Amino acid sequence: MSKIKSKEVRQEELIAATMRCIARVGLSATTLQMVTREAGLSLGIANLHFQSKENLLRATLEAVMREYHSGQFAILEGEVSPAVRLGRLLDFQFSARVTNREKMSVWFAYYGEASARPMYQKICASMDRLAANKLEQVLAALISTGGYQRLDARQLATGYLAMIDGLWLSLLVAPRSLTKKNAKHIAATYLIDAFPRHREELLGRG
Amino acid sequence: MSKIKSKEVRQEELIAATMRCIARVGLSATTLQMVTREAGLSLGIANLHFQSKENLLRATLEAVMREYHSGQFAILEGEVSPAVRLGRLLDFQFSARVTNREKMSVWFAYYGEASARPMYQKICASMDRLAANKLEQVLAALISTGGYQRLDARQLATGYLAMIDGLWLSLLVAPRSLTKKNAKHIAATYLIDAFPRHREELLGRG
Amino acid sequence: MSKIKSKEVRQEELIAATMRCIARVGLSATTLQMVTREAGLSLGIANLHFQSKENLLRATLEAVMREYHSGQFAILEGEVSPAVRLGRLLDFQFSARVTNREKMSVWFAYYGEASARPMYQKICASMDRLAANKLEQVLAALISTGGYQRLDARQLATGYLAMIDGLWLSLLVAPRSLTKKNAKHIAATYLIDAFPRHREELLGRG
Amino acid sequence: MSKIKSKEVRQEELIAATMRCIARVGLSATTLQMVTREAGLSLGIANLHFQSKENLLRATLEAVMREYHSGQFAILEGEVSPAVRLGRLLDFQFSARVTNREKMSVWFAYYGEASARPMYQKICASMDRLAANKLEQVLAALISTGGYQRLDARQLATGYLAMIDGLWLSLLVAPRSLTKKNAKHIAATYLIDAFPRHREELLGRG
DNA sequence: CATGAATGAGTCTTCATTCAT
DNA sequence: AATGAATGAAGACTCATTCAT
Repeated sequence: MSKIKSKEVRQEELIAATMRCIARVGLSATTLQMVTREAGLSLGIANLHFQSKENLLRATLEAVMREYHSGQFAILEGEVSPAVRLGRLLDFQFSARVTNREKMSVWFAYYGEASARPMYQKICASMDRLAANKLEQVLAALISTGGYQRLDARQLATGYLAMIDGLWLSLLVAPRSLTKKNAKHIAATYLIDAFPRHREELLGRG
Repeated sequence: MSKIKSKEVRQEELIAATMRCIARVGLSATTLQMVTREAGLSLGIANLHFQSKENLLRATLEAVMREYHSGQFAILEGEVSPAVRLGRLLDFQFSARVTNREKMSVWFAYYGEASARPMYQKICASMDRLAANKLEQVLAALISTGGYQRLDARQLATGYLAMIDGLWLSLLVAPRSLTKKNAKHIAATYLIDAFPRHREELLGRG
Repeated sequence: MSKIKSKEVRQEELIAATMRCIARVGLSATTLQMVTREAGLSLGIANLHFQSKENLLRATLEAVMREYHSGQFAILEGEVSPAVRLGRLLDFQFSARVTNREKMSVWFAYYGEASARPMYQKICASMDRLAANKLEQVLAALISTGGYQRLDARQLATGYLAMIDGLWLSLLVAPRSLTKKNAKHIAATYLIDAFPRHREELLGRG
Repeated sequence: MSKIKSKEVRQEELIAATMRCIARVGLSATTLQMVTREAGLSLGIANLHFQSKENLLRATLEAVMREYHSGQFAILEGEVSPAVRLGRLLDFQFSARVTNREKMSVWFAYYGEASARPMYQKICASMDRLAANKLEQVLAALISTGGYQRLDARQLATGYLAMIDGLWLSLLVAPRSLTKKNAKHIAATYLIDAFPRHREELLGRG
């Protein structure tokens, strides 16, 4: 039927199919039959490669988190100035690649189950912490180099990330009440209010 | 076994039990057996009063949303000044009554499934919109009476509510990284930065 | 709610409701809830008067059988000549009172279950035998008084009753392929072929 | 446990088991547990092959009807004379293969539910009509070639098939009151009375 | 490695029966 | 005598997992 492929390729195919299923029908309604059919593979292959459904779901969560956070990291560790990096983060966070129904569905599907599943909570929490730390460093750099000493980098990072999460949730649950552009503007305003002298760089016009 | 009670009482008991189960094991792992046992009732009673599990879950979502939003409404429609109302909203949103593991678990469990279940999405979106509108009115009042004309009430409301959601999510998923006090401070800062001349009222010291 | 009535009246109401339910949804889909609602009574009353559902169904079967066979008996024991009695039996068997969807549905619903339920089989068999015996007597009278000595009353009775059952089944299952009038004509022909000299009486024109 | 077999074989095994269960306990008391246990298979296999119990029951009805009617067709389309074909039909209809408790139980179990289940009614009615048409053709041939012009092929076919159904019902419900031999004799008499000059052929002695 | 038929524990749902009112 | 809320056994159906091919 389908050619024999390397372990890694098969696993990625299954993870991608899992994401599409979760986005389409939700985490709780996603079955292995559905996932393997979506991947164009046989029913037994999921257990062959992941031993259990739970393992596949965990791997999918890790992949989703890693994909997002690796993009975020690449930007925050860029060679340009902190303010420009923040502006690019904003672009990234509201780009079509990140802010689409599928990605956000998967994202919140896992968060919704996280409180009852220690494993999910652990993965989400640990990855989020890394991201928050990195953002905090960039904010701290901007604070010290830009003369915003009265600001608290940690709180700013926490508040900013919380707002991003909240805006995504709104975009997902009530897409008619909020446009992506508007959401981005609101997040941008939060940063600009904090760093008014870097307005142009934050807006990507620097 | 258990005495006969009125329909309303039984339904409330079942909804309360459902909330506890969702908080404990998650929405997808919540079974009718579990719910009815938690309520100290027989297995068949859930279908007797709600016809189907889906109905019970919907009723539970509505109850959760209604409980929160009615508290929010009572505050936002209070007799005191807009700024004081906002301060009290803040208190409410980070009170033990609202910001506890159980309530937040239920909250995000439903949001996590909402994208795949039109019914949930509809309930969440409609209730959230009402809350956002009310908040917007209060913000507009403060803007006009307080001389903050350059601010946009709608965007402020959206940004504020998004941040609250995001902070709750952080409190739920990574309680060790963020204290309630800290979360409240971050949200308060968002409002104070917008309405600096009403700092004391927003902090409840007016 | 509903007035207290004598035991007999209640039982008859319940039996009548049971018949309507069986005709509408079939024997296997008939529930006590449905029956009692159809009777405009409370759920518990069926068990109060009949102790169990099985009892109610048995009583209903007996009532159905009795109603039909009592009509048949009255005709077969009439004061008129045997041939006229047979003609009247024919009229009765294809009258609207007997040959209607409801009655026939109930009739065959029980026969369908009879082979697996000794109780039903017993009731049907015993009542049918009584009817067959009575019919046989009338046929025997006609045979001896009419000069048809080569005929066998028992076989004629069995054949005739079998044909009636078969025609009813056709009328029930394929009403479009067979009209009542046609069915009656076929049954009449069977008798007339046996007793050609009593044609007019059998046709009710004697 | 049990070896893997082709879809067709499994489906036939399940249908055969269903027939045995219906014959033993009736249609309404037949459960999937019972059927699969009877087939020596696991509980889940019924839904695996038939998707639902309803589908399995429908397939069983179709199989029962097809088996009987294909036998009937083979005889009625035979190469021998019409009268001989009729005689063989009679043999077939009262052969052990057809007139046994199991087959007849299943037969009438479905007819008993047919009035309330459009699906059953449709299957029974359509197959029965085909059989009736075929029989009518053979009778018409005998009428025209045998010089019985005063007879009506259609009415004869309807009457004959009705009598067969009725005799089967008697054999099923009251086996002590009627022997197979007797029943067959009654049906044969019906045909012989119609076609007296073909007596020997109808009796299979031609 | 890969397949998909087979399994059976677990779930929702129905409904006869009970019993407090 | 009558009611209908409550019970829980039993049924249909789902689906993760196993394993013969």
